[in-house]
Amino acid sequence: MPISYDPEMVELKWRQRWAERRTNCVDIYGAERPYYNLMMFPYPSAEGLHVGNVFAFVGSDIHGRYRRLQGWDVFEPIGFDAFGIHSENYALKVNTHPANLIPANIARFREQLQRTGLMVNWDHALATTDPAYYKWTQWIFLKLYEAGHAVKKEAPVNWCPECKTVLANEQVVDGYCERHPGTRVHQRYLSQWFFTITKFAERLLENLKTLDWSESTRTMQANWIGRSEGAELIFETPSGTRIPVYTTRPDTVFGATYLVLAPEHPLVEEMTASEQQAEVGRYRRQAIQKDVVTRKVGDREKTGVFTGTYARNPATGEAVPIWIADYVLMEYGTGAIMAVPAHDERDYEFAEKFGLEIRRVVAPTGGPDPMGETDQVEADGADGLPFISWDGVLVNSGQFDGMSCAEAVVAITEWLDSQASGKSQVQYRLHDWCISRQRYWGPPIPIIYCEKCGNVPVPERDLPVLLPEIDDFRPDESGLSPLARHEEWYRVECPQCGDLGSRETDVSDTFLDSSWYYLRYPSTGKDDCAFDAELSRRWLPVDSYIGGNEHAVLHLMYSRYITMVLHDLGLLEFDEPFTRFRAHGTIVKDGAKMSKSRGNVVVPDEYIAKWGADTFRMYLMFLGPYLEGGDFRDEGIAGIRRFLDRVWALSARVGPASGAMDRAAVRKLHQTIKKVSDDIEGLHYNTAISALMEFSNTLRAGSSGDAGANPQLLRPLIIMLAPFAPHFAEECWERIGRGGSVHDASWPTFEEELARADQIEVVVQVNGRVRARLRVSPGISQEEVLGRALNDDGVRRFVGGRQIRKTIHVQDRLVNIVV
RNA sequence: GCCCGGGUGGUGGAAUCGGUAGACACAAGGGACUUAAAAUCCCUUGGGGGCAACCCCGUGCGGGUUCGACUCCCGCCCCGGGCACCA
Repeated sequence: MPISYDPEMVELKWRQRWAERRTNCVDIYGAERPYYNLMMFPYPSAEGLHVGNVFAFVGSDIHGRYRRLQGWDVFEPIGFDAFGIHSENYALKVNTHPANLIPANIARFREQLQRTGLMVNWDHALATTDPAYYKWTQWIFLKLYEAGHAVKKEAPVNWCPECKTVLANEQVVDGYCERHPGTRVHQRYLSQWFFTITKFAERLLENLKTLDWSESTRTMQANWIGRSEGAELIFETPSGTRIPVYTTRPDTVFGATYLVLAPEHPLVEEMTASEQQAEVGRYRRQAIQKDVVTRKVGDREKTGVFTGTYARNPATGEAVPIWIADYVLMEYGTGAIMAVPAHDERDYEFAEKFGLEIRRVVAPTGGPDPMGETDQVEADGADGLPFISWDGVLVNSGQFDGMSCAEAVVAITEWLDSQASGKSQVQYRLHDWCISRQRYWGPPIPIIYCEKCGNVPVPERDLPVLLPEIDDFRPDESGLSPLARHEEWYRVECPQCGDLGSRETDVSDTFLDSSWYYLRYPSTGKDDCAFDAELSRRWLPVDSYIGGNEHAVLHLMYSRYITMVLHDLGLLEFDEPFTRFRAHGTIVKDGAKMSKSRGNVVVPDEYIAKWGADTFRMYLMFLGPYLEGGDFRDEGIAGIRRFLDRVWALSARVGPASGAMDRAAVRKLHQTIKKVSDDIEGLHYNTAISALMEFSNTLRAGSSGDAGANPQLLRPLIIMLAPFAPHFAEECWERIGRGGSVHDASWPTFEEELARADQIEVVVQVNGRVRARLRVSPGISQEEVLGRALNDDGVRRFVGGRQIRKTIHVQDRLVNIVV
């Protein structure tokens, strides 16, 4: 009686052997065919590893293991993104210092990850909280600072009263804090460090085209960068002040009947007539203090006030009133717009409300008389305004009347350019990256302020600037980091003049930690550089990166930016870090996202304990397409376990190697090799697994009785199973008497000859409906198929004596007879 | 509002350069084995009709193109994600 499959025993055994034999450790210096397989390192939460993590990692691990079986030297590292607001908030909640919490969390994660059977090289694990790591995070800040890419500026920031810190725009969800969905975010003005990512907008956008990335991710990045083409036009006041506005519709300038400045616009004061000062001042204060919710997300009822002054429309020469309104944002374009109410929804709404002139300058094309005749539009009840479409011709626009909008954009821009009152202009929505955090749990920003010398970077030899272990790490209302309460820490000598200076007390954004971790992995342990030049040359850029699309814009954009800057500084040979990126899907339970409040969270440990890691891995990969995600159901997992039990049984009674091989089984084998290889390549793991199931079903059907499975068929099955169920495959490999590790075997080769069927089914349709199926040899000619089809009783019944009008023949697939 | 995905049996999901819809699995029902149960193995399983060979209907809804549409086009509905007064 063969022993039954006991996952716990098998997995424990191989975990130990792999560790002893260093099976998962690649030769970091000598690898000949290096392949860098990266997964997104987790934040080590107190709750432990989430199924979402397991799903992500296993999918990446399968890819790495598959590449290894193809003969690559695969480097598969992992680390811990342990700094940041998540850790800190949790520490505050349980009232324990994060430095005491993190090591335990990491230990737990490590244990869980090891049980999952990832091919991780633990020698290269890292944690962003390790001074040996953040020393180099600070070093990167210094590099950017030296290059002029780190600048300090006063800026309105999102302030969360609950977190008591500024938030990145990305951390604000619909005007509420992402951490505290019930807390409105307010505006505050603080002096902060920014990285000048906007300077790289064009390059970040342009490079996207060359990257082998998930389409959805590239689209999101492109939208985030938000490039638009238009013109900057100048409206001049009688006193000679030039007010630049940005517009994407310079063709409509003749319809610009008023001007709007953002409330924060620096020219507001100058533009305000004395009799309007009180009202403007009131509106301004109100708008500036208004929290982000009401301003950006509220009911959006248009508000604004007239400044009492006018500027000259550069096209018409007319004086147009200058208003201020909060629907114009200071942070985009020039912070001022020309309002064309006839051709912009927002301007239209505003003009209607305040009784401003609405002048049509574009008529829809296709009307009976496109030259100013608007009956066509008025026919449907309204006057057709605002008319937003580009599909029109100019009217009321002087010498430009009759031009199409597209033509007019060019012509009018050139015309205004020749009068020095306009030029074409490209705009981006991307903002500079604010990296300052008024928090405790992060790497201190390595700057010292000196009365005499100004901002002085900490000399490299003094890195890292250690984060002191203070007890009162709780942020307060001051808006300053808790470090600002520790004079003994921030009081230091100025490295330049030796006078008493003070350290920057803000720490840096977690996204900075994670923007370069993949550069560090090959070089962990090196204390004389962030990343070793030779190792970087061998391993980077990353060959495959798989992760969630929730990081599509932030982490992935910042990583690209940092890489680009380091490249330009001559520190890296490449300027894009991730050659190939794939976004995996999300896994849901009972059709809903897993969350504690719903009580539908799947804890991986329980399932691994009950079913084993291999079954759990395979089930996660089987429940839906990897790139789309799927629904986790407890009932489904049994099917995978049954499958493994059957393969186990097959490998228990191996037949003689010399035994004759069933031709059909060999054919199925080669079809399976093809299918599984292609599917793994495209990350279609669910269908790869079903192909393996089909093949094992074939094998079982063919090995009934005592004959046993032919090892020449079984061996490739076990190899193909190895990426999915690494411990299980290893044990089967040993059971069928193979030496070494299955993970050092070679992926089976597909032979087309052997995969080809000698009998295939051709469908016979009459008028597009299936009426018969014929078994024929491949390559059969049209005449022969047709002849046989017309002899078929079923077909004859439907053709009857009728005239055949046409036949359609698809080689080896079908023939359609049209009567 | 705009930009991406996606809607297929009782369930998870297969199949899209237009060519056999429902692979694989779950659940369910029946049978074998067993003193019995579990496990295992075998069979059935989209809906409807027929004794049967077979026939009709069927991929969110409504049109269209085609010999032929889950697949392409037009117009909608619903679900998930992203962006959102960006001029």
